[in-house]
Amino acid sequence: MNADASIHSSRRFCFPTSSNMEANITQQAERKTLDERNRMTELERLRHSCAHVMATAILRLWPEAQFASGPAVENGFYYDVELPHRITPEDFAAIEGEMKKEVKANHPFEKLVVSREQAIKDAQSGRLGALSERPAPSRFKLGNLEDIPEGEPISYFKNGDFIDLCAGPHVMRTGNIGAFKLTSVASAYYKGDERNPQLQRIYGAAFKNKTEMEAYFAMLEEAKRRDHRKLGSEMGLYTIDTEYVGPGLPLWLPSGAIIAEELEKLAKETEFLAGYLPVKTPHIAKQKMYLTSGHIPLYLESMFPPMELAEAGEGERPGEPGDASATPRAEASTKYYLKAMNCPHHHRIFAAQPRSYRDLPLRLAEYGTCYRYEQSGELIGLMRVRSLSMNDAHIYCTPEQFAQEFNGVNEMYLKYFKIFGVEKYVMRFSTHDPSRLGQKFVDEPVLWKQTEDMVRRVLNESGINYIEVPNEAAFYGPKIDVQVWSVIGREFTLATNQVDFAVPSRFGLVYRDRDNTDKTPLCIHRAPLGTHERFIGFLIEHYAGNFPLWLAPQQVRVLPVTDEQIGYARSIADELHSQLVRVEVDASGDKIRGKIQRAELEKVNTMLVVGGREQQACAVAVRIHGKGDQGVKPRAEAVAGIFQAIKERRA
RNA sequence: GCCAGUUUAGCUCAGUGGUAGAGCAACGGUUUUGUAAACCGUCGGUCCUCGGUUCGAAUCCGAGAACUGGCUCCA
Repeated sequence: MNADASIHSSRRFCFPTSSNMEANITQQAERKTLDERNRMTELERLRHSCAHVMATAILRLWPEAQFASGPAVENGFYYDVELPHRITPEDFAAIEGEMKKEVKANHPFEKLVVSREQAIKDAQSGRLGALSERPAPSRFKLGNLEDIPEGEPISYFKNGDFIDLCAGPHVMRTGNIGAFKLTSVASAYYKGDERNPQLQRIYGAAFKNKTEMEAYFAMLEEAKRRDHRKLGSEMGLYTIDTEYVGPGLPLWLPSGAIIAEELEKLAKETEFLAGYLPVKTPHIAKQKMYLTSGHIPLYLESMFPPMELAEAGEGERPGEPGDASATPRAEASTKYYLKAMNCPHHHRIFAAQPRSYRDLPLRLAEYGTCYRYEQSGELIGLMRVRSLSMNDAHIYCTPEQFAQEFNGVNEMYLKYFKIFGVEKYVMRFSTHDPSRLGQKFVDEPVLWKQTEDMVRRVLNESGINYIEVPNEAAFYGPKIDVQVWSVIGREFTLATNQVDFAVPSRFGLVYRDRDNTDKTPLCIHRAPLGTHERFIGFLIEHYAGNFPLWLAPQQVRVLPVTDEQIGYARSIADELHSQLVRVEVDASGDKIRGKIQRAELEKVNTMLVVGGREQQACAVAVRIHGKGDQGVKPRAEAVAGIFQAIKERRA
């Protein structure tokens, strides 16, 4: 406490309590409200406090560090820092060493409320996010100050020499931080805007005590073990051939294709029962399609560049209806685009015949492959790819039918979740941002409001648990994404249910209503199983590769104890195979223990061990993957049980 | 696309300037076996790619690619 003594002298410090959390200072692009800050749990306070301690430590090592924001996040915290030195994991030990000193010093977190003028003055003297005054101003803190509305209190928090612009809340003392560990360094844009400078984001884990932290790291290890990229390769489900096919373009190997086909069977049965009509469409379409739909320009950056065909008389004519951005073209040529979505093709199917109100709702379903040019850094195994096999459908309906259709889709989600044992999920209702109309969202402010109100009403009336997230809608309308968690707590956005009030009218789609006038249908885009790629990626991690019988690439393997039983084993396998069961016989020279070991490692769902005793008794010894020996059963009973479990898609 | 890190046999990984290694897998043989690995042998590498430094590069330097963790974006 030297250079900052002047700051202390004129103001009052106090300890934060839940009742005096009046300040509301953001350190993030998304400002926490006062209410949200008050609701911060003890653990979140601890994590946020740990971010301050890390900043303190980094400043001891590099006093010129400029800090931006350092919130609590799931499992820990981060702090964004600008520093000429590139922090690497090799620096973590040194930083953690300084952090330990600060924790051991057990400094109180003292709160100080200041005037805006004082805060600006301190930021300009480099004192904020610092141990002392510095030659360079605390530039990011100055930026953060600008985000604090007039009239809101401005406060500092101080631990030891470290003073930070911060609304808190914090734990009482640095010594209250139980256990922490720095985990990774990444980059992030200041305030999340890619036009702003890139900062180094140092992540750490923080917990009440060492036991909880160790449990967290054990969970991470488990997550690593279940990683779909690891299991997908070990189990031969898919491969990504970046050299000949391309990044983000997975090849389904036979075992993975089996899972995809089983999912398709499930979807097609479900959709048949729900009154959907399957359709099939090509993977490409002319530029006119996407000018009309609005994909050009609103979605252009996510599309693969076009193929251009020199074809006399086939040129696009700019200035046609719905043409927002076509550039004049002198030569006659046609551009074709790979489809990023199926909806335009389905709209053309709707347009292919005159439609009556009696035809509605019309539900067109397709397992169509779409192609999206995701940026290279965004690709992740099967979770984020450039070729997407979508469980897609478009429901054309009247506004009166909307609520029922929308609920029907939601119920379909729940049916699937039950089959897959998904217990934790949340519906994210994504709305538009009025300031980005015409850029990210179609410029139809009235229709946005109407459809968003409609969806909100349906959600409220159906009593579904949902959260509302602004600025994440599709370009053509509000949407609901279903977010699920795998058993290890990893989060996935799988299914989607979107309202489209814009594109049908751009295509001039109409139905003839009762009153003999033409009306534009509403369109619901829905994909309850999302894409094969992401859904199977999720299932791999959800089941840790231990698929239920109906999904398992290798359902049954018959293991003869000696070569004497190979004939008997084959007869069982033949019986199962004739009933479409995926079965094989292990006729290798291994001992039975070896055959079992291999079958277990390969995650074969059901093993039928047959030795002399079983053959004599016309029986089989059943063993289930991961569950061990289930005992001897008569052959007919075991076979019937397998058929039944597959038919019921038993978990 | 941006920031950082990584890339050695099919897989997991050793190898810090001097002849490229291990285990598992694969293949061949022997073994005829009772609920998570019998034994012996063989094969297998453009050390990601291209360029540079050096008498000599998996190793040092530069560029590129792919992947990983984040950011932005998204099913």
